[in-house]
Amino acid sequence: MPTTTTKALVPLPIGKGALTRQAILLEAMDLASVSGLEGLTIGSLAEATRLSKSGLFAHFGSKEELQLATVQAARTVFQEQVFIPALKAPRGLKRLCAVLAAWLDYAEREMFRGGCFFASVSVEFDSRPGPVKDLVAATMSVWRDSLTRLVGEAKEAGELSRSADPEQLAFEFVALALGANGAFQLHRDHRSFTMARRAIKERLKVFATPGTRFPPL
Amino acid sequence: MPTTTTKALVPLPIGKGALTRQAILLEAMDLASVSGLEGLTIGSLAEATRLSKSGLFAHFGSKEELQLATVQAARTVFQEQVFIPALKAPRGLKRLCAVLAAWLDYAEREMFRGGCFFASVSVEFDSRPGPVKDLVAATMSVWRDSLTRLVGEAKEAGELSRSADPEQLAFEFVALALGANGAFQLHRDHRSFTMARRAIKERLKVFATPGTRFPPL
DNA sequence: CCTACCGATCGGTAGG
DNA sequence: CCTACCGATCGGTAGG
Repeated sequence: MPTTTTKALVPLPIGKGALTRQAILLEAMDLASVSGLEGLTIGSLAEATRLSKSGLFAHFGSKEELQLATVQAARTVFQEQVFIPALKAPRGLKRLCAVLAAWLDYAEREMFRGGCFFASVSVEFDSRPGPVKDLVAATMSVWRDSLTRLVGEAKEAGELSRSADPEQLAFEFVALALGANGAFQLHRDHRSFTMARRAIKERLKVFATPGTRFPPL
Repeated sequence: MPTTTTKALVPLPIGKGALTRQAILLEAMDLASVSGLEGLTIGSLAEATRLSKSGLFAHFGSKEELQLATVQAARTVFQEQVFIPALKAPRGLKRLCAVLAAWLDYAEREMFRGGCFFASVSVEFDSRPGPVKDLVAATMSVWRDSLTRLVGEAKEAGELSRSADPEQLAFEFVALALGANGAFQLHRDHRSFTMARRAIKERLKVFATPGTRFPPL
């Protein structure tokens, strides 16, 4: 179960037609999480925001620019909801677990109607070369590298054994988080998240040094 | 690295315009693995098979029927390439590992241009209710249930400890296989598969009973 | 930010 | 399996 229930991170100042770019992008992220960034058409987004097609279009200039702006916006949302809050936890295993817990909560909370934005979009664009794929791939790399670094810091703190491989564990944690999100979206079974949490916990326990206390997940 | 390199499972009898339904579906699976089942348009498939749009259309009757037929065809391909060959291995841990190895090899071999068909399509349709999603979800369930059963058989054979949870491990293995496929498609880094194999091995070793010999992965 | 419009392509049909 | 066609929607533009 999610430990937080925050949903609106933007106050949504919809002043009768005077839509801010942020509000448009919030709608764009929601639509794209369901229909993908290709299925996110100018027409559907215009209808959802109650702008004219060309009025909406003028904000971005091309569909690709709209896609890039949407990915950037989703990147900011994820960063704010998952990484920033977890940085309050002290460096080491506690911070690593805080990020992993926030990640799983974020996915389970269904910030967007189609679940995790990047789970959908990274698969949609993995075979479509271009600027959008490049931005998505770079974003996924940044997050995996962050996890790698957090595992390394838990090693430096002496909480994880020197035999723990940060890259290996980061790969596994990303796979488990995405796997939980995917299975949940497909089957609507919350046990997916329970199983991902358990897998991560058991995996970390293999490398935990004697006497290390375990933060909740 | 893949242990097999079989690619053509159908002899492709393209007799100048006299395309068989199988050859059409092979092309459909390939296109869908790249552009998704929505991006698989009647026009693009007609062009790829060098049929007229309406000639192609007549084979299926509607786009949804084309999508369903394509999913069914991909299901058969996966079953033939992953599960059937692995059934030659003796029941127990050997058979479980044979299936997992075949699964990862299948993804790494890139049977279709966009990689694993179901990795793409299961994410594409997880938020689109309807017959196509239902078929995709049922297919993924069947395979996960098969893995669950194979873990159970390895327990019955005394090769895995009674503390091993078949559902839990099946969830993890599916997540790792899909995660490896996704990371490979996004970054074209074969180490994704190395890491998935290592994760599965280490996870199985936790539950292996003393004296159990490990099949290669 | 709007109305009005463009050529191309979408899924699908008529008729053979 | 084809040609010829349908209304709807696509991304995008002109002009204001």
